[in-house]
Amino acid sequence: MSEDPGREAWGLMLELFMAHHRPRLITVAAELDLTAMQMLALKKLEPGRAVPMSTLADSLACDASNVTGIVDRLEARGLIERRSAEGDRRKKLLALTEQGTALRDRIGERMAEPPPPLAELPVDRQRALRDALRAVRL
Amino acid sequence: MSEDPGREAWGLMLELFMAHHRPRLITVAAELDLTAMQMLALKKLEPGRAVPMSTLADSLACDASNVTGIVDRLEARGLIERRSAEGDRRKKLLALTEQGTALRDRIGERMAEPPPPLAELPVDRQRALRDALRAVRL
DNA sequence: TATTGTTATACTCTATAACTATA
DNA sequence: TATAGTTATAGAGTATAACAATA
Repeated sequence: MSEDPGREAWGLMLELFMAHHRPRLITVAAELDLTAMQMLALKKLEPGRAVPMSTLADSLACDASNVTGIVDRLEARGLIERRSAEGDRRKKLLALTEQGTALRDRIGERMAEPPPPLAELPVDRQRALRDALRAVRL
Repeated sequence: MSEDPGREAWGLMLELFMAHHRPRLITVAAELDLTAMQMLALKKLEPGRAVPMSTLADSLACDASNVTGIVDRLEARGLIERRSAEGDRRKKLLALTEQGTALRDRIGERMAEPPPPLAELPVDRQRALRDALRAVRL
């Protein structure tokens, strides 16, 4: 009731995520024959911006040793490629291939679709929610 | 710009989620020496309400065969227990122990804490967001 | 000496299929 | 026959530690 409104808002968002985000992630991953981590990695890589392995490891919040395997599997499917970095021959840069970029776009489209409870909300309510969220500075 | 407000709202929530929920999940799990799935399983089980393995498998959206191992490990730590179900000797009911209930509460407290971008929002903005989310019927 | 990425190891999660014991 | 849960198996993610190549 007199609960901290920020806490309650976060709690309501978590419920929405648990009920819809996670199940959809599993569904979409299965459809595209990817694992959740592979989808996440594709999402973190941006078209036209090659980044070192270590950067991806940071983005994924996992150890660098894991990235080797994840990248191996994505590269084996032609979705990303390892490139040499000029200036430091230890580094390898990761870049999306054309195919990887296309798949990344499909993932984005599927996951960006608002879940039923949100889609079925009256439009003025949707706008109120959007405006309230726009005030949050990520 | 003239994007569907529901879609934009969902996108903004996803950003917030990716930036804060996942990292915190990893942190809290490490602190409590649990895996993400073990935390999720504890969260799904409610104190005083024993449920069959199959129900937990549904809640976790994973195959029943996985639940055996997850439950094994939680039970070995004394966090949950398997009980026989009356009426059907095939079924086993899962119940939180006292220790499991306490740990589940701690998880809830940690994850329910709103992330900085939300906590730092002016209170009237927090209320607007909360009210907009209350309109969403999960 | 320190850093980047890899390999080796061990554990957990994952689905599929085969199994046990019930129903 | 069908269902609840287990076991076996193989692939993927996970951290730690040890390693090669380079800085």
